[in-house]
Amino acid sequence: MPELPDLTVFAENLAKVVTGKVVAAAEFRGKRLNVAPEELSLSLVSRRVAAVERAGKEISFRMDNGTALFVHLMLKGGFQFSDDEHVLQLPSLILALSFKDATALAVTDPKRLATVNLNPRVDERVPDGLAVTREYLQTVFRQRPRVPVKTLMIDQKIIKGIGNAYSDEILWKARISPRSLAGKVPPEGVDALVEAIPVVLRHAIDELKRRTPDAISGEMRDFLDVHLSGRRLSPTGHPIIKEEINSKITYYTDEQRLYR
Amino acid sequence: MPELPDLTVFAENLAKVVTGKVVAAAEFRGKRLNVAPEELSLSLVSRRVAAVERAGKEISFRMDNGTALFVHLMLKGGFQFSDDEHVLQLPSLILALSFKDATALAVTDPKRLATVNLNPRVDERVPDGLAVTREYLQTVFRQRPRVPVKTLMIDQKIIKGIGNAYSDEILWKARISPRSLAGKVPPEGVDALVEAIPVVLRHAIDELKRRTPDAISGEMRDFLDVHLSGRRLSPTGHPIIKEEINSKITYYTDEQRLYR
DNA sequence: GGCCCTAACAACGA
DNA sequence: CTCGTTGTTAGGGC
Repeated sequence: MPELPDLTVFAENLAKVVTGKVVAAAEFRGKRLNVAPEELSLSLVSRRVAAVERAGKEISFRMDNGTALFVHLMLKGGFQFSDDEHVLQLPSLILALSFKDATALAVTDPKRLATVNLNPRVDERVPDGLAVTREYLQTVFRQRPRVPVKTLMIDQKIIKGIGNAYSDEILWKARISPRSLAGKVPPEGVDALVEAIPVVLRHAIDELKRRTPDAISGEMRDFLDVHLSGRRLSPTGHPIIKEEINSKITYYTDEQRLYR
Repeated sequence: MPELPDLTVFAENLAKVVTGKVVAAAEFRGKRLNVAPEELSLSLVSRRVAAVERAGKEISFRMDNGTALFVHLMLKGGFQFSDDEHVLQLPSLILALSFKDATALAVTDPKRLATVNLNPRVDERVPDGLAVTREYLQTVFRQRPRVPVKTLMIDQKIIKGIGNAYSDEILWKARISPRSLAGKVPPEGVDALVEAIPVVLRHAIDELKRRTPDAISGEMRDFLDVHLSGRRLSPTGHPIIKEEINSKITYYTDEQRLYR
């Protein structure tokens, strides 16, 4: 499923295409919507798209009247461009936004788990993956000392945007074992993590922009260092261990220090 | 610890002795009181005891001004009659109520966990063990389908007054396994339970009145069918199984149908 | 074995 | 291999 880097690229590419367009119709065909379908139409139709941005693992479409439409793609969802004649025929359609210029944007999801939220409340205290500070991480680790670091990294109520794959990459880059307990990670470990987070994420964003410059769906993970089912050795030649941690498939190596 | 039948007898016996008496002093020596000790005195002194009743697993003393004093004996607490000269010397004293006629009533608890509440808010929607209807039980079972029946039976937010011992007795009488999941119990099982509840509880009350006619503390459990550490066989000759369910020691037999 | 609160964890449904 | 909900378990305190 898409994480922060993928979604950052999606948001930029969506912004290029739909910013400035005026919504002609909004059709919801999914299961998870936080308002009545009529309210969705009422709030969006005739509104101009002011901005498209990533918000954690969601994409937000900000309209010129302040309304914000949040889309969470969950595991398998994606965006597709279309036109107002064909968009409603798309398989696995979750949401269809038609524009006044006869183009359309669809959210599709074969698992039908993608969610749409109109003006959801957002907890501003939760930092984005690209905005995590040392002080914040120290505080979190002090408050939940017995939780594995990996669990905290992918908790969307702690940090927005980091998921299973990129948490493994970050932990490998910081040379910290995913099973380390937050309370046992020393200051230098926290430093390593805080440094690794933006390095890993920005590198991934750069790679994705280079390899899939127009992507608004799908995943590209070839360039990851350890979280890859095919790979046997880390870039530095250590065997990659594959284990379940909190029912998440986790890849790591013995290069990563275990603090317990 | 005392449950509905024990406490019913305690309440009746307390009522016989203290109803009509006027409080001369109230001294709290416990740990758990929901108001300031001064407020307790202020509310009770010079008030006449209008009624003593069981309320779930608590005993309530209703005063002539509407004030209600609730006492929860927890695991080991009990009442003791005394007089105003000696009541404050009682070991493990939690609460001493002296009356104008120089008699006194004490709450004692060697574990010091007994609690006293002045005018607590009572949720009237939660039925007493002696007032459970089929409709209510069906609703509860539908709302919490994945919870073991025993867990619901002893949940004081679901039914007031039934604890670990009598839930085992009721489930044996209804021939339903304590591990049955609420959502899987068919209508005839619910019927059996609703019938068993008052039968078991009233029978226990009768036995207690016969065996310990003046009791205001302590427990007498000889007459139970299965929840007895000494007993090996149920009254119908089946071996009694002793297991922990949700960290409660539970006694049952293979006569009891498991719905899962 | 009582109740309350919290945290951590597993299972399930959507 | 998501998220939210529900239930279970363990711990500390009273």
